[in-house]
Amino acid sequence: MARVTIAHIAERLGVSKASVSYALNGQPGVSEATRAKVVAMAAELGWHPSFSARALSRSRADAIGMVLRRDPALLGTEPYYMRLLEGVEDVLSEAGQSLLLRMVGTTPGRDTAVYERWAGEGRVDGVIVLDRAIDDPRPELLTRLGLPFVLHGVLPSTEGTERIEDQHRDAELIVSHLAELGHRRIAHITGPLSLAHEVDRRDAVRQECAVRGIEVDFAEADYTFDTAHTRVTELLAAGIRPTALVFSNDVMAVAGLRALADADARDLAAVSWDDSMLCQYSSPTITSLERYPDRAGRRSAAMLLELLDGRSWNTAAPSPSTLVVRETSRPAARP
Amino acid sequence: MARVTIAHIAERLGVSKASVSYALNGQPGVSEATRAKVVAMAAELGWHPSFSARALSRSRADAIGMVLRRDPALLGTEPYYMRLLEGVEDVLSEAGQSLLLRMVGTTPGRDTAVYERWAGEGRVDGVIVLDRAIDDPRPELLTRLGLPFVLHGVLPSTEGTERIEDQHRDAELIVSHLAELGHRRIAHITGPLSLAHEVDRRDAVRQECAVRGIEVDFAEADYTFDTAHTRVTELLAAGIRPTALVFSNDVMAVAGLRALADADARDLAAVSWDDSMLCQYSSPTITSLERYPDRAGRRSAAMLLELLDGRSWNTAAPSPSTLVVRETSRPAARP
DNA sequence: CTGAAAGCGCTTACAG
DNA sequence: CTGAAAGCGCTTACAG
Repeated sequence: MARVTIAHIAERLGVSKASVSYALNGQPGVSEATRAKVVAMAAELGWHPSFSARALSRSRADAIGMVLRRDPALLGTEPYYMRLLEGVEDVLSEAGQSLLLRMVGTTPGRDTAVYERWAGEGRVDGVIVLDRAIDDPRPELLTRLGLPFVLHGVLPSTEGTERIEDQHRDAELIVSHLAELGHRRIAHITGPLSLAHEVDRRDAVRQECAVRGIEVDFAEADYTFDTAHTRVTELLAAGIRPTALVFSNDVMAVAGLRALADADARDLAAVSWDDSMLCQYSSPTITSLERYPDRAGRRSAAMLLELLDGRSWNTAAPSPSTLVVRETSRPAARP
Repeated sequence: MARVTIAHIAERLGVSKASVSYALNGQPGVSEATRAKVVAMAAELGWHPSFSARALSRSRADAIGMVLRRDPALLGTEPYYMRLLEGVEDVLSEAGQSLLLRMVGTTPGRDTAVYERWAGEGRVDGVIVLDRAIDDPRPELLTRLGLPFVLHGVLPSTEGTERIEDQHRDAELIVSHLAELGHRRIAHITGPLSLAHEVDRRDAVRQECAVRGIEVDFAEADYTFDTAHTRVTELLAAGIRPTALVFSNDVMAVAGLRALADADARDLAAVSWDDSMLCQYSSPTITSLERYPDRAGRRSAAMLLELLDGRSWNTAAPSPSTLVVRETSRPAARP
């Protein structure tokens, strides 16, 4: 089956290719009669615009890229990413854009090479950057490459300073919940503090605790079961006795609860910053934050498309998270 | 930054664009001296081939597509897909190919539209088809569209008949394990029997049980917690008393165990056909099949690339699954 | 080995 | 409103 082109349509109709192009793209410059004939003929012949020809002549790939650079093994366990992709994809497909996905693992520099190549080849029109790090080199790199980008989870503020969204409101949800349960001393097992949002979470938790006169300790882990288990065990061994624990993801929450059980300290409360099946079906079930990653993905995709179209920011505010209260929402033990 | 093109390189070097093209593509037709100069200049100028120009002139998109059509909510909970994508992506990126991802949910026909568009626009060179259904219309559609494809998990046999891989070997792993534990009557909670691999699993389990004189019942669910819980509850209510249960995914295994606990029948054995964090961290921990979805993804991607290059099938046999024995590997209760 | 030229299938000023 | 033409940046026969 030879490809159907606008040349075929033009020939069959006895008009020029230009007219066909204008007609098919809804541009002015053709009579309505011609347009109708062209559209009908295109449908009849089953014409689709050649993606590469259009990309070449318009210098637009109609595709946006995402580079996931977490450990592949962890990616599979975090529903966050798949849900995020779902939201992104939803917006893109509605806009006729494609999603290019690359997974590069954690080796430093591999994502840089991908961006350079994408920019050089004109393969994508823009990218969504995930998991922003402290002193993240990517914004500068992408700016230098001339590749438009959106930092996922970062709300461009009117003052020109960036602000990670949500973390403060989320911290308030969690800390106030624990405060209501009577907790006066808590600990937060964070993810890697090289990630900007983990630093923001820690700072927000600290602030919310300060407001309420709650004591708080922090321990840094790396989202894996083992590190979280170790951190919690260390906390207890050091004689630090919080009555509630906050975990930056679900796997660490499960690990922490295991560590507590191992130390016969099952009466502590626990909250996970990420909701998942794990929180829902573990035993005990774990109170957690539903952050609606799909909506966040929709937002980032929409922001990027607006940026590419040169339109002004018109994106709705992020959806507030919801705290899903489960069995680990235990009251503070009376001393 | 204006794009660097082969025209620039040709001009700077005082050679023709053709020579530059040959040199850069490793084609014969240039002297080594010229080639070296061209390559050096390309590197100096930071040249990258324009993806769209190359695609247009070669009629190749250098991209392959995947349409995920499960329920988005379920996608997030099944690490299987992310791990699969990881394997696919790994092979593709090594071959300089891009991965286009679309998630269409379960609405019938939406995937068809995507394939038609991809084929019409020349956006992808081929696709990997997942979750093959009984009487799946996609192979015929893709053939009609002239879009090369690989059916994920299907091994093209030499006899020309397709054969879903693994299911038989996997069934044997599971059933023999249960037989060794002394089970003589089991039940298998399957996923939707509209999916080819679920039918294959059921048939394989039936056969393996027959060989060993084990009685087996089947109940169809849809991979969700609720249906699996209902099916198990119904089984028990009907007076059917297997001593071991097989579940076609991890969520259903968790649900089944819950149903057993609700009915005070905790002593049954259970095996999940999919491994995941859920099996690892639920209580009790669940014996499950590690199927190495990343390797399966690598295989499908490699097969598709071979198909696109017109090379012969050269793909290694699929990796055998491993049974991860955990707490639900209980012996049959003595009557 | 090298260069001039046509072609991939569109878009888009530019004249009529 | 319509048509002839150039251009996007490559690849690839085709002559020299």
